[in-house]
Amino acid sequence: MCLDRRGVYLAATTWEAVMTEQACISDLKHHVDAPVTLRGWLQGKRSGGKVVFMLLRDGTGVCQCVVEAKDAEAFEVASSLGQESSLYVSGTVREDARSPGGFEIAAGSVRAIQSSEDYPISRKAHGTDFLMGHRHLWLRSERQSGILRIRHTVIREARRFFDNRGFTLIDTPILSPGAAEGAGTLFPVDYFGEEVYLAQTGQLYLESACQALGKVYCFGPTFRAEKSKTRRHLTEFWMIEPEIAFAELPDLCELAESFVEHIVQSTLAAHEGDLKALGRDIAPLEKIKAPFPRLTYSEAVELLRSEEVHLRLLGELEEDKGRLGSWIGQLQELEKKLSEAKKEWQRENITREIHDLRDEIRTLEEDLGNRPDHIRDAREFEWGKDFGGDEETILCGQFDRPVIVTRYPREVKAFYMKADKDDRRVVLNLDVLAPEGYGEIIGGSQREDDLHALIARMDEEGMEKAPYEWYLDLRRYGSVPHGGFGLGIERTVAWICGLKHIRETIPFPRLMSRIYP
RNA sequence: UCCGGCGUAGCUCAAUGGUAGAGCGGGUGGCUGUUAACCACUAGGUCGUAGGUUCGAGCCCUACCGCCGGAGCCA
Repeated sequence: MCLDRRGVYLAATTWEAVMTEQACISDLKHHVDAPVTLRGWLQGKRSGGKVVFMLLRDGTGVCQCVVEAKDAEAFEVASSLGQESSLYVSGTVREDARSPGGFEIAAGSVRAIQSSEDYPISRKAHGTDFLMGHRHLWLRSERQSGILRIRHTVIREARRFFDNRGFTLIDTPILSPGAAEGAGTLFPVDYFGEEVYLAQTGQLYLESACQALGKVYCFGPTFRAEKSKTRRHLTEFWMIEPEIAFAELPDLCELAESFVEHIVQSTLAAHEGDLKALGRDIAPLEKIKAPFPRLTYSEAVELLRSEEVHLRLLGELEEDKGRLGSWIGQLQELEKKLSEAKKEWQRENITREIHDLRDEIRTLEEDLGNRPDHIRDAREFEWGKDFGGDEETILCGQFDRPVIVTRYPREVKAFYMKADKDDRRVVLNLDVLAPEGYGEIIGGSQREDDLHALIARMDEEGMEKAPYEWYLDLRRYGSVPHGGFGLGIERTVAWICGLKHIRETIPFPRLMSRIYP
């Protein structure tokens, strides 16, 4: 065995490893005119009579490798390899704008590690069902690996934020004995004959740990058995939750806004290229700076009912009617393009565009039909109801940064949230709503720290107290004001990447109707 | 759970109730610089399943199954 410069293990059988220097594609600029060996996967291939162009992917980038017929053996191997074959390519690096990364390899030798046949994912369009069923291969696409790199940074920066502020990571259990909230949304597990559940939050355990360590957080998967089939829901998703002793609601709001600012700005700084490749307009992300606008629930209700919002919504309705008109114009243009297109595959693409545009037009028409009802609902919104998706979207639309909404009605929130002593109808909670329609990314609260108030609240909910005796102990032995919140990683990644579907933000999404692969 | 949309070749999609199609991908051949290369030839089908209407069903009707996304619920 031998090790290359970066200490990466190379199989001893790779003869190129000892002939020329190993390089990764992102590093080629340091090897111009020098011989190198690349290893990777054949992303695509084009061939002329006496030349083959291979696109090689190695996880750090994509590079074009050119093989000419005069290198008979290499040419034969290159000609025979199918998409996604694994291989070594050795040759000279040269600068060439026609290669994706700006450098290409004039390949003198091509050696297959494993020759791949009939790779299922072509470089053409596929439907989501097919791609989701081939998720294990779909990850190889530039788009999907770009999203996963961004996810990695979001997680690293979220953890770094707390690590730098003196928080201690606490791993909370995945298997939990009882239901914290509505048991209908929990996955039951057979635990040696006893029914237990997959955790949907680490919060109660964190409350315990924060009385030991002061500032703590957990990061792990959570499970929700909700029968939600929307682009915003997963049954298994990752949440990062801080919990802080002596923190009160204003402290939580400040922490939440600097937390979100840090994640967005550091991800932006590290991934401009990946975000551009995803087609993300980064201008709205650049504006994500603390402080965020803050509203109480009551103020949010007032805003929903206000003349200001009403006029804005009517204006947007008119704008969208105009948009519908321009889409119909686009549709006619596409139909004209279709009749003029010569190549069959161009016609196919235009047909697909027409298909999609018709879909969008149908959706917009339906939306426009419902809009007057939504506008009326906003105007007549009654204090005491929880906000639905429509209301959240309307509230976010008033601002260009995330909005912090606090002090919701007690009835729509969980038993452990502390009541506001100045207005017993509401609790000291906070939700952070992401802009651009991405909805709630953070939910949290100051916790009820008074034993008797907590018991009274549990009685009100008709909860059994025996399973929570340990939780009540936290209020018996040195109770202090404290609180925390949880941030959903996938919704945050979807927002930063500007994705339509949350399922692309996690390597192997678990959805109501998908558990394979 | 409710509402809506879709199920045709490996993939993406066409096809007035009247002979099952194209492009891509695969295979073969051609072409020195391609950018989803191109050109020619070729193989490839239980039209989601089960009933029904009809002289005749991919198309119409009923039920079921699967997928998609919206409501509810939530991060």
